[in-house]
Amino acid sequence: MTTRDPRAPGLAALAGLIADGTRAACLLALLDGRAWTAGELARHAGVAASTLSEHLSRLVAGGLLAEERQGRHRYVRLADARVAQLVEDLAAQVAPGAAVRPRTLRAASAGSAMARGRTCYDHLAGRLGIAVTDALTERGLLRQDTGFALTDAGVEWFGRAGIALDRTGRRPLARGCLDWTERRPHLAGVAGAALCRHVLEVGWCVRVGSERAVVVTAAGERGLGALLGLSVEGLR
Amino acid sequence: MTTRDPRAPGLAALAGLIADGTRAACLLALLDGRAWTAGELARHAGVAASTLSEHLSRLVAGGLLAEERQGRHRYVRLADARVAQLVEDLAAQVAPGAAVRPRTLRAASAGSAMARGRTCYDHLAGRLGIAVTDALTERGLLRQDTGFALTDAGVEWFGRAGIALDRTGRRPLARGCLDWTERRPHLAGVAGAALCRHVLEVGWCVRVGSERAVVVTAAGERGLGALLGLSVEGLR
DNA sequence: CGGACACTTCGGCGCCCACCGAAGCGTGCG
DNA sequence: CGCACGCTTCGGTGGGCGCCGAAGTGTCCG
Repeated sequence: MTTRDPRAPGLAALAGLIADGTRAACLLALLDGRAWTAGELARHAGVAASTLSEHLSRLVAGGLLAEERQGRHRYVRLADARVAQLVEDLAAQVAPGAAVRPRTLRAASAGSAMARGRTCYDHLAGRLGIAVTDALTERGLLRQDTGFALTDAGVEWFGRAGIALDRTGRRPLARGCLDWTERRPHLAGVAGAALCRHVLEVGWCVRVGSERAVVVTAAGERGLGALLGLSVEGLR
Repeated sequence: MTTRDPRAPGLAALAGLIADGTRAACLLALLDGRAWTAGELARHAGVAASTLSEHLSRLVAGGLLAEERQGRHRYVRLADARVAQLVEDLAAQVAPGAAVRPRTLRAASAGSAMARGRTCYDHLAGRLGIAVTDALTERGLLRQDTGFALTDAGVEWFGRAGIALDRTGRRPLARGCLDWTERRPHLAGVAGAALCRHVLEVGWCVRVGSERAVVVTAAGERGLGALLGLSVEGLR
């Protein structure tokens, strides 16, 4: 032990939190941005409640999860957008072509709903997310060719659309998040989150089922068409 | 085990590769972008050669490292820029204020040389990296306020400076890399790598010692001043 | 107040893995 | 050719950790 980087133990500890199949499954599930109860996660992961309880304690202690106790329930969610980004990045690195074929009709239909549109932590992903990102790019509101940033016209566009962009925090206004099914970047960051929140608030998209799939409504088809010239062909 | 995400095992396996103090120390050391021999890394990490040999084999098998055998030496380096970015992101997440005070004068002087200027995988970091990034931003060549991307003027500037930007690959042209000592983003991606290679090639910067510290030369002071209006006050 | 329920704590089991030293290659040098 | 050197393979050891079920704590509801 001579000149070892002092960050090594911390780095190993952080990776160690993710380096377990059960904890990894929890983190991936929590990528939907919502809060889950300990029991839900235990059933999802297929382990005893006691086992999962210990996993959650470690993840919370490590700063990856935030918890909120309500009565006899323990709700957990990802601590913040940085953690979500980290898990997403790691997941994108692994298995660039991890196409897993669904076995049942129900799974196939849920899978295609997920492929059409879903949320990724707090922004839109799937074909819907790509379509929105592409539309923004084509209209000169977002540029991806020299990095990933909104243009001045893009910032204006958010203002005109009545979507507030909080520029006080440290989170970047725009960043690309690599899509799992489409393998192309879609809009994340403050702008991605604000856009996703907006379309859900005004009813242009609604969540379906208990999964993180979302679908475009009739109002959304009109609204997105008018705002972005977006055609939702193949998205409904 | 019911609806567990199929990516969970892969994610856990990837994190598991990093979730060991010795392997983490190797990855951090390799962030300098150069190839190390197995023996160098063993001494650096303070473990037996046999132990390190097994670690290297796992990291290579996991795709994090690339190896090259030369005679009786085994050289390893980070597999590509994506891996470097991943390790850097993880290290940035851990201990946002991991200020470790150097104990010896030699370490203090080496530390301050590192803080002045160093390479981070294949681009410039430290105060030098920040200064260059800031200069690019002030001159309207790079914008960080709405994301992180070169402007059209920025792309032109690289062309005029005779620094070729390879836009064929998948690597983004520009991206921000959070600096360890400065805690601010500096230019990474294709443009960051090209710029770093250029300043080393034309002798505007030189590496000092066997570490990854770099210093600006007299020619570099003139060149960077002319090209970016950069004053190297406090960088030499 | 008592029972159902969600979660936690505890003891115990078994596996995995980081580590070492010794022995075994293969390369390069004198 | 023989020795030095860098790396690898192999057996063995110890510690850490994921898992479970049983028992315990706290909450909600009738």
